[in-house]
Amino acid sequence: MTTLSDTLFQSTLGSIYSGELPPGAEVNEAVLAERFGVSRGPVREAVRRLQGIGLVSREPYMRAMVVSLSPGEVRELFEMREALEGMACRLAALRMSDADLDRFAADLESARLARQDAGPHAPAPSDFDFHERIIVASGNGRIAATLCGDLYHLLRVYRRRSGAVRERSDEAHAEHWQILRALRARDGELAESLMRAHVARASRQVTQRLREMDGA
Amino acid sequence: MTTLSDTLFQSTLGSIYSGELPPGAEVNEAVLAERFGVSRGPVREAVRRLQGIGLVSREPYMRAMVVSLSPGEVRELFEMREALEGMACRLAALRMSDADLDRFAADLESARLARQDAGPHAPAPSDFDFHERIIVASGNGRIAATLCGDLYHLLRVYRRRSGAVRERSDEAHAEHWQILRALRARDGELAESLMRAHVARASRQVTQRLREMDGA
DNA sequence: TTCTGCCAAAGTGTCAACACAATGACCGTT
DNA sequence: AACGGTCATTGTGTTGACACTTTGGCAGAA
Repeated sequence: MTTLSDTLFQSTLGSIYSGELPPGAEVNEAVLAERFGVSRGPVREAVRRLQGIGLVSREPYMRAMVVSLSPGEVRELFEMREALEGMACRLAALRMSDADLDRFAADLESARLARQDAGPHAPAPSDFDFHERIIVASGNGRIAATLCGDLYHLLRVYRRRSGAVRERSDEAHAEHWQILRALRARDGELAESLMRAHVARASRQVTQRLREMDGA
Repeated sequence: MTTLSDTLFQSTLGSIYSGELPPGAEVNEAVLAERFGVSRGPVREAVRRLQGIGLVSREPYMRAMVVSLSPGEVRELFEMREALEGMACRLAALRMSDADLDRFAADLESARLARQDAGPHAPAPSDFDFHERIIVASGNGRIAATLCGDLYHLLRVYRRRSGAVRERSDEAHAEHWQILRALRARDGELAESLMRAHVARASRQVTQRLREMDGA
């Protein structure tokens, strides 16, 4: 069973992702209610949920707005991701089965081949799949929910904004294999370090892009 | 300005902390609404916020319940806290000013003296103060909000439940000084390791207590 | 006795209207 | 012309009623 507020939550999330509601845009309950042909009640709940995951900021009696992250806040986001995804990687090294790791390796290689065939302009779902696989395999549902939920939502908006997605795909792939080797060696310490470095590099790229955009 | 749903959120949080609403208890919108003399609307929002921070679980059309964490989920909580608080400690080592560190050391010592004077049965706010100070000093508002908000709320319920608060106060104090020394040495790496070990020890104590309680 | 299907009770989801706070324009004063 | 106060407008907070879903018990059949 899915309620109206669920639907509205998803739809509004989509509007934010697509840029239809860019950072800083006002979120008017009545407007949303009319657009979707429902009353304001479910809209309120959806907006509150968006506020809960940090995508919308709101004060009592003030208009709600799509959050507009400063470069510093983007940095904070990546620091948090670095900590959590590093820990997830360490846990995965201890908890993934050998069979899981073999399947993982096979999927990683076939994803690379598929991307190569499709050319450089195809959508690249494989990057997040790599991270998501490890996160889920960590066996820590709470970390997974945070990384794949709140943080992912926010980072997704700013990755799109900065266009910093494609660039590093070759280096990223090499780093992914390095991490995978650490997982297979059951070296949690190393796997954590590698993942943290990997995330930190992505962070540097995005923040640099944002600075350039600010300057331009 | 504070709205009704804000008030209800805080009050219900208090009811959960105090044990009046223990883990597993049903959260009935109409009952809460009548108790506080308001309509169901603000109650719904408050319950949704509690759901948002993970203190209440809810499915459409199902009664809401105060979450009842399994020992495994408590472990997950501590793993996440270890990762985040470790990172916060590393950042604090890089970002705290010398003056901050001096004040911090003085406060830590005076808190110990106060606790010694008050005897072993006085409330011990100093433990969390230590952690909170470092977390805030990390300069990462997002990590701070997570640790001092969501995670703290949940851990607080289970620390109370397990009664594992007082026990380690002497060891904990020694570990706190060790961490402080690392901060003053500006050794982020070491500070992070020490904090992670410190949290991990607390985790082991709480999970062991919970197991004992389960057995008894 | 046990199982199945139905029914009433309880509880949540949704709605439309009303109450209150904030914003911005208008007007009189200095 | 610039400043400060007043008021309509806009939008959020709150309410009570109605619609829908779930739940638990009851009656009847196997």
